[in-house]
Amino acid sequence: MTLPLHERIRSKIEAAILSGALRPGARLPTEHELMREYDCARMTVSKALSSLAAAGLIDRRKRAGSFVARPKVHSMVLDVPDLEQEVTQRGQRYRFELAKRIVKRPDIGHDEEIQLAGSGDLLLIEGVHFADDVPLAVEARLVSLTAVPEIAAQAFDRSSPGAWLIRYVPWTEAETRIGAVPANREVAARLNLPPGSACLFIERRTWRGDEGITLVRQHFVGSAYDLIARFGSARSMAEVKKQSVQNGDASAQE
Amino acid sequence: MTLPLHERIRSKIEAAILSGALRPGARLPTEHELMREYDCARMTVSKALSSLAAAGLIDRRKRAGSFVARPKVHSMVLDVPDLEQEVTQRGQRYRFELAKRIVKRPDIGHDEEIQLAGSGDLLLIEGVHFADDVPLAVEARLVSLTAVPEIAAQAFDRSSPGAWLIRYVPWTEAETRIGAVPANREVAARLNLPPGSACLFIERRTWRGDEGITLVRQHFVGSAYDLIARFGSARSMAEVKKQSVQNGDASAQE
DNA sequence: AGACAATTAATGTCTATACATTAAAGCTGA
DNA sequence: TCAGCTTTAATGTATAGACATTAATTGTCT
Repeated sequence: MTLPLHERIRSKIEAAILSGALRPGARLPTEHELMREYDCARMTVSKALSSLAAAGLIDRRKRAGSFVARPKVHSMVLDVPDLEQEVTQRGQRYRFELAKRIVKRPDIGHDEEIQLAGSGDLLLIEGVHFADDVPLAVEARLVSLTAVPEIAAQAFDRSSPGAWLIRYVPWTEAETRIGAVPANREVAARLNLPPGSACLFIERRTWRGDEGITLVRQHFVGSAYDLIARFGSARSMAEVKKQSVQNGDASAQE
Repeated sequence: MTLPLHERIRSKIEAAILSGALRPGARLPTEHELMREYDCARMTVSKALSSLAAAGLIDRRKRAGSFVARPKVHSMVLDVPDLEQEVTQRGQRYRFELAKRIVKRPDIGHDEEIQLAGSGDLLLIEGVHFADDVPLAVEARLVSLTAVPEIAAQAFDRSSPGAWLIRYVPWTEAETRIGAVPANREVAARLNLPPGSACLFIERRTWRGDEGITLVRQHFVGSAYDLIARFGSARSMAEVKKQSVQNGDASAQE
């Protein structure tokens, strides 16, 4: 490659972080060590580190050094990160009720499953999120056991797989699809709604590099959940401040 | 302020861009001119400009200079920027049908209108977006005439106010609320749907600095519209690639 | 006039150095 | 012991200069 040196340094460290070789919280070499490693001036490594810090991948502390940042919920502009946290933060009691949890091979004919699984197996997790014992959303999730073998040891009989994944598996790409759909019989039954009720539907796939991690489909009770995102355009794009549960009379058109 | 010099330079230029004093396409001073203006070294102004470039606010071209970037749709992670463009891009014919267009004072009791209008008036625009003559969404929009007096001259009898605003009025903050609601009688009638059908509801407010620009509420036909956002976490957050019209059988839970 | 080459004005990268700032770590004394 | 001071190792900011790279401009030759 003929990339500028500071870019090469940056992407080497970035790769180490994203691959998991450098785990969240780990300390990375000091600028002086990096100068020696790459035989360059301090400004050059500083530029690389500044860029990583600006992207939120690392935290830098004077006298202490630079550390791999723990993945911050707020950096994910459209993720619906941690229902558990959102619900408890509002003073409600959160519960995840596991309905199904099986290891399966990807279905032939379901391209997205095959693409996600690669040559390995999938963990299928289905369940319902409750706030104060009122159902808030149903979730059906597939996790690649190739990408995340550790998840096999997790029970998820009370906490949700989403929260666990967010904490332990960094992703590099995500695609989110948002729509409004009527509740079918199964969803309606699980959410305790009349069939046909409007539900917010969210489907999200995440990858780490080329490797698929998870595919999740969630149906939220339309009258109880809004997704809210705030952001500033110019300053750091990562300023989403809130994603909140419960809407009021949002449907009123004026 | 005791901000570092490169930050002060950055924010001064940024303010000039966001306020409209420096318009898109305008050329800004060369690094040498800025060195003289701020009596500092070239690396310092370079740092400021690099930061602006990284944020997508300016484009830099060797030999030519640095220019204010034209606002890019893609840098807005959750904006639903230009329905017109999305529809035509899919090979369909787009039409905006204006239903109402009045100047009004903010209603007492509607806090959001008062907050938006400040001491001035509001332009209320209501209409329907069509793709190939099939209604896709209804929209009710308020625009602050204080912030955007130029909009009074626009007709919007065929093109939508959203497209116009995106092009001519840069914003600094946005808040988007997304939900799923049943169509009420009025919405159902305008969208040619049975009442109660699931609709994707989007409400967005945007500001430039402290000044409110617009508040828009849109109801999309649930069975015809999905919002899709892709992004990478680490690399530039601004990599949303698509927001697409039309869903298929997304409601199937597996 | 038009193709091509040379000039040059801008940004891009990098070095080497200096001093400022912060906070961890160690030290000292009541 | 522990509060408070001092040291010090790290990042943060800035300077001044060198050379590289790119592409707009200008000049030259046909």
